[in-house]
Amino acid sequence: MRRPNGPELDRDRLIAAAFAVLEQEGLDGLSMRRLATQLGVQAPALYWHVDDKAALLGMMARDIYAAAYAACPGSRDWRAWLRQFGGALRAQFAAYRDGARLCALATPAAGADPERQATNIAAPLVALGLDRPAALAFQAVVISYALGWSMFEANGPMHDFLDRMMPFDESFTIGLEAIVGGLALSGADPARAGPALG
Amino acid sequence: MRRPNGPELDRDRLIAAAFAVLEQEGLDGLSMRRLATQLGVQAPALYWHVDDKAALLGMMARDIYAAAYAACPGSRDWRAWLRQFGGALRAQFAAYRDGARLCALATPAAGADPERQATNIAAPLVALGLDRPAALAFQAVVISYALGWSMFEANGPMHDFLDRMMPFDESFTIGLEAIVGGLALSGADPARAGPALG
DNA sequence: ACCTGAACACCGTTCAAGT
DNA sequence: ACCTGAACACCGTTCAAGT
Repeated sequence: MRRPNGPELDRDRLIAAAFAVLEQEGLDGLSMRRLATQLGVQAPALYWHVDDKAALLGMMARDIYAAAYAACPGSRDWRAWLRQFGGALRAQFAAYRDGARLCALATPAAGADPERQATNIAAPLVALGLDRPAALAFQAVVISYALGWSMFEANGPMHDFLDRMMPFDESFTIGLEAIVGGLALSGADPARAGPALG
Repeated sequence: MRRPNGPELDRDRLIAAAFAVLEQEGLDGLSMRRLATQLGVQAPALYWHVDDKAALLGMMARDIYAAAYAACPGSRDWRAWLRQFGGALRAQFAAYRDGARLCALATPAAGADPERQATNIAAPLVALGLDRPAALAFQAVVISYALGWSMFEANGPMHDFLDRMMPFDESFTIGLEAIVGGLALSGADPARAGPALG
């Protein structure tokens, strides 16, 4: 009905609608049937554009990660970049309802090449002087931390409970600073392999 | 049939059976109906012993956390304890299928008192010289990291993908060491609030 | 090429009814 | 007190059939 010719749906319209349903209903309420209703279509129609629900969630997760990377332009040094990245991840996870849980569930894209991905991911840190293994390991650590922390932040009853025990939200920055500071001291930092510091 | 008098079910039998189903079917396969079948009972019978599925998952998660704490006897100092605890958490999350995801979903117990819980949780670190706020914040950081990292470890396709990018499993220890080392340097360590460093 | 209708094998939870 | 039977309102996914 929208246009005389051309399809009603496409991948991008699907993903956009899925984010809308996610916001309104949460991840547990994001069903293929509800998504179809939101798009004015029957549920089986979705399977023409997407392999299955897992693939859809995977594409949504990639958008969230991509936004975090996009929020991290050039930094003075790798420590600053890592701090910025950790904060951007937390912000992105919080920007979408159940964003962290969505990203934790997500599966890598079907045709994704690990070699190529590793190069892309390492790039910003390699440009700031880290070697590739350190760049990848450090990022895995920061992502794990931000994801785990954001899971608790997004778990309503748990967050309330933790917040009555301590200033939970402030603990994120304490942890992030500690991680970045600790990584700088670790043997994995190539700057410490040289003659500079003991 | 089991006994002429007395109930067929109780809370503990329920939880034990739930862990068995979790192992066989994974978290997505752990349904109230399957759990009932495993116990030789109809699904509605479970609701006599447990409020709902979320409460059941909460009790399972508490068992997992409790095992991690039990695996951390006295240590020389708070850094050693935190390292041990981080390792024990990872081990416990990995000891149960989807253990991390289960704990991330879990909600605090209905009647849980935050004040009392905070004291219990802080105790081992306070005994080693940390003040209470630091003890709670440091533990929140380590738990967040271990949980996030374990989510990736347990996500089959994601773990395979990451492992082709880097030695993913080794990154856990790198991160844990960095966190503990970084926390020791942070302003939150009361040992550094004295005359030592600026 | 793109979508619908009908169906299959599931869910969590409620509630009257049985014992 | 403790459990069953039947039901309600859902799921993801497949597949023949329509256009």
